[in-house]
Amino acid sequence: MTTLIEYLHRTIAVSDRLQQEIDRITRQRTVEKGQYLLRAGERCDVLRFVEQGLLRGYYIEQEKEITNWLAIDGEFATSFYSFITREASTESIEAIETTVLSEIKYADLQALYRDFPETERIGRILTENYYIKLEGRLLASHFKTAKERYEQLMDAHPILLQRAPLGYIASYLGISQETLSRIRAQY
Amino acid sequence: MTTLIEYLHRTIAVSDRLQQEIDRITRQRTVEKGQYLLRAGERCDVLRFVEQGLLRGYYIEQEKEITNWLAIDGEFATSFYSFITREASTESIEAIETTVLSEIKYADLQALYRDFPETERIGRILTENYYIKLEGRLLASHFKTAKERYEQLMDAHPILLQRAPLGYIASYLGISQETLSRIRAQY
DNA sequence: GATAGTTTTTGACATAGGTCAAAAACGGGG
DNA sequence: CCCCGTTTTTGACCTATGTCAAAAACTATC
Repeated sequence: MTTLIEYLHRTIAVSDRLQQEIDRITRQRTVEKGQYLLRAGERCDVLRFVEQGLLRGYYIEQEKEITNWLAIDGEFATSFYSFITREASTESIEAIETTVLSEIKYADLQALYRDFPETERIGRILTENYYIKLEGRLLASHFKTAKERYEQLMDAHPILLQRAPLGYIASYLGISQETLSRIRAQY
Repeated sequence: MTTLIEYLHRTIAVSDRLQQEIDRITRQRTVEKGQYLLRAGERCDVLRFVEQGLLRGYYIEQEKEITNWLAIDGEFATSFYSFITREASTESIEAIETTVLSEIKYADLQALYRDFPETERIGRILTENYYIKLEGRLLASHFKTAKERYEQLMDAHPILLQRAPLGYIASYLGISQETLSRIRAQY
């Protein structure tokens, strides 16, 4: 279990006043396994942070579900595209496990950026970190074999492999479920 | 030709004082075709903005050059990973054309963030935009065919196709040069 | 602990796109 | 306008991974 506020303290200096404001605009809640936090077509109006549990973001392409990301304890879980651009999301977000999360509304976050400019820094650093991760995924996708990508994930997030169904992981890695199953059989 | 300062004005409100400070820390320079701006192993200590020209970032994997990005007029061209993490870059940056660019040193940028908190916003928005672009590339890489990816690039950056050598574009799209050549032959 | 639903595995087969090698086309300096 | 180096194209062949389908292994519910 990692709370949002712990995460923030690790990223920037949080003054008492800021702390209070964050507490005020943050809402904690629990969603049951199988519940949806966002449906494709809706606009994503909250920044979500997974304190404990597991969510997945996916969208439908050619009648197939494509898992775009998996967010586990201590990670943000928002349809970034929709949240940033303010357009309708093509992604849906579903709870794979019963999940405890903290949420901040878009408008509240913008006001926070305005009233506490130091929080722009959080937004920036956070996005920078996510950018770097994504870059790694892209390079892997282009130039690593399915097996190498699986091994990379095994190193980085071994827990994920135990908690998320195989099909979602395969889709996340950009390989078919059958291929992933065969890779796994080699061990 | 798009100058950095034009770009910034489009992104945030730039006060006179800020404008002056940016002018002070920004250095414009020209690099000839074939020159290097960064070599793998060095740390990337400047934020670069291409005002006019074309740069590419690439790295070597299994004796092969992999083009990671191409930056044309009006785009930033920095080894983000190295610039953000302060580690040595695995990327090299080379000028494909004679290029005019503006540079800001890392330390100057950090001071700018500190003294003009509103510039954190630029950093954040800029990274957000780059994040979204990258996300699109990743999805395309996983679930689109080579041809579809090429067509996507043709729509988004037709100019690039005329200015960058085929091999770099192929590598950027994550396909072999031969395959790209064959795709192109179909038109 | 039998039933039904879901998830994973296995098998057979198809194909997009990779690799290697050679030929052709292009481009710029003399 | 010719030559040399580079870039692109073409051809032949190979392989990783996808697809479809069925069997097997789980999981949860009554």
